[in-house]
Amino acid sequence: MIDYDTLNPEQLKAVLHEDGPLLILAGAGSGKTRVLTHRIAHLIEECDVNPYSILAITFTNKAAQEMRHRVDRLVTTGAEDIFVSTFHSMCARFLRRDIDRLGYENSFTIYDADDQKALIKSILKDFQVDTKVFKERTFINAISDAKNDLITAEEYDSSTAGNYNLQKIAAVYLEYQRRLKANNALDFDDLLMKTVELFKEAPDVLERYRRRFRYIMVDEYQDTNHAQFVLLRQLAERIGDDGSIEHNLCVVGDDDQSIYRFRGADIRNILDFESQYTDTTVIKLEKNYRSTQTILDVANGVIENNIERKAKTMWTDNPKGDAVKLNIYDSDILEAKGIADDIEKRRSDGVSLSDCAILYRTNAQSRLLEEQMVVRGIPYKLVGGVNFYSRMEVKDILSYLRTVENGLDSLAVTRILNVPKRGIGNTTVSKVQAYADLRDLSFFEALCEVPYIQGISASTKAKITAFTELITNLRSKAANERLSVEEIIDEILNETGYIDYIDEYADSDDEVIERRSNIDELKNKAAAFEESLVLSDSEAMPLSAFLQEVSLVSDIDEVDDSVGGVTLMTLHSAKGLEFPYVYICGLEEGLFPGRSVLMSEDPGSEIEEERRLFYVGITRAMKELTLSCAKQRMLRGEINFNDKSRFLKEIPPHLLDITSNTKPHTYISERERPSRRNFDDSGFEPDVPYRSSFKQKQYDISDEFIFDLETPSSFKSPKASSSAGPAVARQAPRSFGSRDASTLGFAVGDTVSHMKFGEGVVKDIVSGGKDFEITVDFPTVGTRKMLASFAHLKKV
DNA sequence: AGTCACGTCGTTTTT
DNA sequence: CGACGTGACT
Repeated sequence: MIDYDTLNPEQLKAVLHEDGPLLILAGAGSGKTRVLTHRIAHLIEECDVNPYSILAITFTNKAAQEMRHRVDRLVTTGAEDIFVSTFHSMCARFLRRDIDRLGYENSFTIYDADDQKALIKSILKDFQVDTKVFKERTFINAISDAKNDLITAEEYDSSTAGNYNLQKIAAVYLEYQRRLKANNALDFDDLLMKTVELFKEAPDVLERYRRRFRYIMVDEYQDTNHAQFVLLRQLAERIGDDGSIEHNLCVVGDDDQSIYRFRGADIRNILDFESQYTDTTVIKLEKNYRSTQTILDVANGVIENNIERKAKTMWTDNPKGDAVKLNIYDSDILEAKGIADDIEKRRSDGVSLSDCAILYRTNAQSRLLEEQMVVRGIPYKLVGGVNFYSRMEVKDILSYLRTVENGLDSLAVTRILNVPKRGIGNTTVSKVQAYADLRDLSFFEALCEVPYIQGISASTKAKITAFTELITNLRSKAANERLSVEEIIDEILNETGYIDYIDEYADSDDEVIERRSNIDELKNKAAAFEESLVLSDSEAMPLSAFLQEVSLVSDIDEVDDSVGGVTLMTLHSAKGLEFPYVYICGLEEGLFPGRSVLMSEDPGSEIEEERRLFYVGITRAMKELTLSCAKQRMLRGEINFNDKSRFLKEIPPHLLDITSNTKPHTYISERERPSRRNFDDSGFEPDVPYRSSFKQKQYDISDEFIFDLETPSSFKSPKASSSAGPAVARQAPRSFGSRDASTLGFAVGDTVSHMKFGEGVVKDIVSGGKDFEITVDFPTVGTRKMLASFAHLKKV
């Protein structure tokens, strides 16, 4: 039953919108999921729209499930027919059906990050690239970036002609694609890119989906990349019988919550939506239903410091609530203990543990927190870290399944060829590989021809033949006896003696138990999955569908809401969630914002992304928010002494309740302090000019600190370490602070040029202490505010 | 072929 | 600190 009365006017307007492009700018906690579900329900119930023709794209599989659930509660029937999915799952389904049109086999494998890395590694080895000089990460990132921008290997190659380094990347990219195809595999980025390609190459396929999906809705639109943008454009264009063009595309997003630029998300997708789709209806949802007034004020105070954003202010009717707490600890360990203490206190006050979440910037921070939870017997749920499906034993079994399913997947075959140990070593593998390369065979095919390969001993040949027979037997047995995935796994375990292998190689009894239970868990998941397949009478092959499912689940999808416990996760994973009690820890310079951000060439925009991440974290909290930082932290085996995060200074002080849990003079023992390490390692290179973002508001709470964090450049002096006793606030030098506006080289009224936006007229110059905020009117993009130090404006 | 000991290097964040 | 690769030895 749809209850329109509970919606506010803007929400209602969005829900009732039927045809034409719709952009919903939905701030944190503004009830956007409610709007989306109600809109879908409205279309079905009131507008006679067939649920089958509705496509809803969410950020995670879990969000997809939940959306379907919530629609189901609103409509009488049909919620199960809505296509709700993530971009990646959707593409995988499309490709599974039609990728043969692009010359792949429909039984393709999806490579995860590990597979991708292994493949790149083998290419670099064959190309004799020195990975000390050219890091494999560089190649992976460059290829991924290219794919997200829909640049093929061939295009990359021709567009980089003349650039030695980029040509090297191009060569690897070309080979990478060649091998992916030879293995009949796609990586994550390919899922998007190949779908776009499929739609271009096979217009009839595109037409089928265009006809089907009359209404498309996309959540978290601010985090879409170029490939996703193009994909949506392809799908959303529907040519009516009368030749009219419809774009029934509804996107929901919040530019302040864009936190995935590092993986290609293009914030312009949301900022330019109106200009991309003519006649767009724009609706802003600025009323927050989630958080207290105070939490919201803190969030607003922080995000206001970003320049690159659409102006908006969230407001709420909710009560004021408690002040946001900031706890300052001497060390990371004490921080973890402090948080655990606090949660225990809440627990004894009757707060449910599942109402509490601890958020942090990096996964590595979870360890200390976990330890404290274990020590105190506080149940907790850890999101992320080592993915279940990347555990060694799980990957081994999956590789067997992949080999059974897709014999071309050489990566999977090489992984299991000698697992459990069969006495087939690297030299043999190389010989087989050489034979395969020579005859243009897949690795497995070459293995099958091992009797004809020169230079391999008879005993080794026998071992290989035993392996290929094992696989072919599994294959035919699975097919002939129509084995379930679970039964195939059992078959694998029996035939290979994998369980004995675990017993033999595990270091401890605990490890044996752990690994065995992981395999049981995998079997359970397989069984549960097949059951769901039967229910949804899908025609998909169970094994192939299972493998696909498994490669696309995210960590957050794995969280079980039905079990209690404190949730521990990264700020990124927390996107879209809410908790009554939220802890954000590790608020230190060098950690949050991260070290690499501070050192990057363009810290300005990267710090803005970090700030958005903080904003996302703050706005997860409903009732109470507790922030914390530590003066001393173990990072990569070294003790670091970092300043409190700059973001803390952006919080209006009257909203902040600061507690300093520090014991001056005792927190760093001389023994603990490594002599070779001193304070100029606080995350700042002496010669890298550091610039903070322009601060509209910044509050001085530096007396809570050992150092003043205003000027990291002051840590240059080695003397800082020797005299850095407790509570010595350092005076901030003004060395590259207040410049005169005349040094800019332009004034109000001048025409200047900008790299991206072209020429524009300077409207205003405001001094921000260290930098200048320049307002420029561009004919192309309108009025923009930017920082002089990042914008590189030149007078024309 | 397999194992062990030592050196290097690095972290954001994830579908 | 810990994962991972290299190289020498059994």
